[in-house]
Amino acid sequence: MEKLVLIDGNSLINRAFYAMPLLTNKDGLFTNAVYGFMNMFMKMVADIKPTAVVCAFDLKAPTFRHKLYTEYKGTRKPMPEELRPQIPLLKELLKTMGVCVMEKEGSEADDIIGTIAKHTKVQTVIFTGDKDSFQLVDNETEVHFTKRGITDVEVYTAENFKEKTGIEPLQIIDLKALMGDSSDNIPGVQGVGEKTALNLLKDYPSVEILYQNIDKIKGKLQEKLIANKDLCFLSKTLATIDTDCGVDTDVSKMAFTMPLPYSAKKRFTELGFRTLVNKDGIFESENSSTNSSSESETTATLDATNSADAPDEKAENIIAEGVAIERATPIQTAPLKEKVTLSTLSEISSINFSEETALTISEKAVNIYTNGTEYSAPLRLSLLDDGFSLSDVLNALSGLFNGDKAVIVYDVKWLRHTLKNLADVNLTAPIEDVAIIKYLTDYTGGSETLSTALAEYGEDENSNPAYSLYKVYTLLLAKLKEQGVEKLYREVELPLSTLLFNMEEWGFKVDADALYKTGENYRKILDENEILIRELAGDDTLNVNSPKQLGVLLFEKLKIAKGKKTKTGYSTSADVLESLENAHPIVPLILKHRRVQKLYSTYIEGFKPLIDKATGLVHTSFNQTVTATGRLSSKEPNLQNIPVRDEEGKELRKFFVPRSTDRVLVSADYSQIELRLLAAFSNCKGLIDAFNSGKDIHTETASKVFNTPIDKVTPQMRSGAKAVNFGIIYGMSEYGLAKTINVSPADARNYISAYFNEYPEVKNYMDDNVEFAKEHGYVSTLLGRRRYIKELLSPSYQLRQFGERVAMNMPLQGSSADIIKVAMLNVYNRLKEENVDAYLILQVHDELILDCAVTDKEKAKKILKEEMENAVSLAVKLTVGMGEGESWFDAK
DNA sequence: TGTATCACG
DNA sequence: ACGTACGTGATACAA
Repeated sequence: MEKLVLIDGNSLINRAFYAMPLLTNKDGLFTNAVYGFMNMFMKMVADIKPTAVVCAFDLKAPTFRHKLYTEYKGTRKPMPEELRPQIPLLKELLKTMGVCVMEKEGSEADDIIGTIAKHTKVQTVIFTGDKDSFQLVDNETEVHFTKRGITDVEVYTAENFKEKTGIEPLQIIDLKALMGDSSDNIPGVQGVGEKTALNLLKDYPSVEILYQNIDKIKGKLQEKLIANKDLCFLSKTLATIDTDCGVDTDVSKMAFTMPLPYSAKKRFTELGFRTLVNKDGIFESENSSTNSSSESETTATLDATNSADAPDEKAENIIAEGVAIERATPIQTAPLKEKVTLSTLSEISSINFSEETALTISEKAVNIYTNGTEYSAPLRLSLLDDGFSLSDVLNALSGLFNGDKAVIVYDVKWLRHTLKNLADVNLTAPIEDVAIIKYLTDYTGGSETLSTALAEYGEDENSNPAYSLYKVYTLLLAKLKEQGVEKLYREVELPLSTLLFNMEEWGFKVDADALYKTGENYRKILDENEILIRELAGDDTLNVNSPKQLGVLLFEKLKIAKGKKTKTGYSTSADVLESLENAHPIVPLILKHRRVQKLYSTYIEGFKPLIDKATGLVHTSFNQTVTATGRLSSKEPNLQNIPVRDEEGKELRKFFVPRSTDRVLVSADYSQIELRLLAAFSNCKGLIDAFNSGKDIHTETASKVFNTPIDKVTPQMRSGAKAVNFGIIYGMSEYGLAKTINVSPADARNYISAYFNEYPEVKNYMDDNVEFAKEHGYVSTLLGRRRYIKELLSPSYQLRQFGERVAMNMPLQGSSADIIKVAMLNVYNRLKEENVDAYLILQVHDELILDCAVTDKEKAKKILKEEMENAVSLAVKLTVGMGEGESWFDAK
């Protein structure tokens, strides 16, 4: 039986482009979209076994629609540079494969497909990613619509159409006339979306009938429909496929046969489509007819897993494979000579340490690798067990800890705490910290333990952990040198770990009495508020803390709006509730309850168990190896997110005080550090001048972007400019900006283009970062810290976009982290050298806090400011704001 | 354990 | 065609 396949070439190559990772072949040619298309094509051939195939293309951009769209919605995004050259390549390849390629001046691919479909009597399947084609569905014609990726296809037939869409095939035209289609430049009726359009079509089967009955429509909707009547009918014309565009519809000229000619195989090979070439039965062999064997046999197993029906998975497999292979490489070190289980403390004390000793501590044992030998001192798990106490073992190893031979450990800060708590030993020996080295050279994200880190290199913590640690150390040390980050490690990160240990040890004094009192106050407010809310809700079992119950209450029971969002239910986030603040008296109460509940549970109740009863100190724990950018993080408690933006929350800072009454807190923070770095790194004259002349950067930016004299800049303009400045740092999209500052996408776009116009170097800098990342796979900071961005290789468009934003942001956020780390070390050293009675107790990304004797206050402030401002030397001056006071609240 | 929410830079 | 700004940690709820 004859079977005709009609393909919308433009639509599908677009799909393929965004579904496949943006990779080049060996000649540097972009081929991802063609490759994706061919995957789809091969699956189609296997599934449908067509006897005739046409691939139709738009010959020219639909300029008429383009203009119309521009008028109503703004400029369309241009076709990506990387896709443009792939279209002629695809056409050429299709012709080589014997596929009928059709295009016609003045017609779109849709029109060609529609004309053929309506003028032929054979069974027809249309492949497209454009819903316009739904109007062609009839008894002989079905549409295979690519939903997601390129092979996830939904089949629309005459039988299932109504059930799937709720309308008849031809009503697609009316649907688009009403709701429009941004991807196809059809404006529709502004303010009418899919839901409204479908509802209207239920009662009025076409727009003609709808407008005949327009007086039956009520309110705003009627206004919109009347105002947009011309556009609606114009949209209908635009959405209607021309089924008589005059192309040749003789099916015999579209005949398609498998296998494909050998010349096509050659072309596939040249393009590097390895898995496609290796598939059996697709191509003729060189001397025609018989399929030659040996080559395809060797790849048969590969193809079984990498079949063309899952191109997305395949791409991921390749990436995953690459990692696995790299990791599986054996680590080259001297072999382990022997393993010794230690049985007395004097045996431990008498170990002879070589130049490098690796040490691991687990619950079960302390292990030492030195001189080619692994020693193991088993630990007592309970009082009845044999084995040593950790304290005894550590004391017995004092010769190692205060010797002059290198000790290789995992997480030296933890070891310092352990030694301080359990032993009477100072760690003065030279240290190598594998946790930090791994963080710098082979970051895999999140917190890791010794055990998970070793496992990544195929090492087993349970056999010879110290020897394993040593092996991993040698591997990573080589990487450290190779990546040029050894200096960062030795001069910044490693000494910083000692400083962080001291900061944690010193702690931050909390006024526990005041905190408890405020807690009681909050509790009272919460209890009263809860009663009020439950009364208004008419439900005395309502849990105000449950977003789920809240969503049901607001949007189903009280029906105060038709809000919807999130995958699990309604969104009740603050920005949603704020927009409904006046819709019902319960809403402001809920918002208030949320705010107080947050303060109460996180900053009052959460802190209570973390305040040392004897000293009144909280000892946070800084993590030096978790963030992707080089920042620190703080936990248990997190002292880096104490409220400050909200007036009520800010009050909590009054509980954070100096450790005695003769002391003060001194605080210093960098002003606009990331923006200054942006100015310096991009060498942007406008920004550099603005900063170096001490101007208010947001006002200055507003003045330039809105082309307004400085003294005429309104607060609105300044805050718009501020948002753009922030957005730039985050690698924003116009949509993202529009959403955060609540302006139309068109306005956002104008802000951004005005910004880049005014500061063109910034645009170049951002583009360079992305380009560098795509070429090298990573970006880096001022001090050479790297972030590898594997997302840039992802098959998911969304993830690749994320990768680009990361490429733009990380050098700024990361360099800022570099700089404050250098400053911390310099401050610490100066305070010590000059005998100033002041401790560094906290770092909050761009802010440092000292607990300082009142008598030494001025000295400390001077050092803090100097060392922060001069930590590095750049084209832009770094400036620091200072504060002091009897609490953190006052020190701002 | 994952999700939603919200605190910070 | 797709979803939408970077980086963290803590809490409560609901499976």
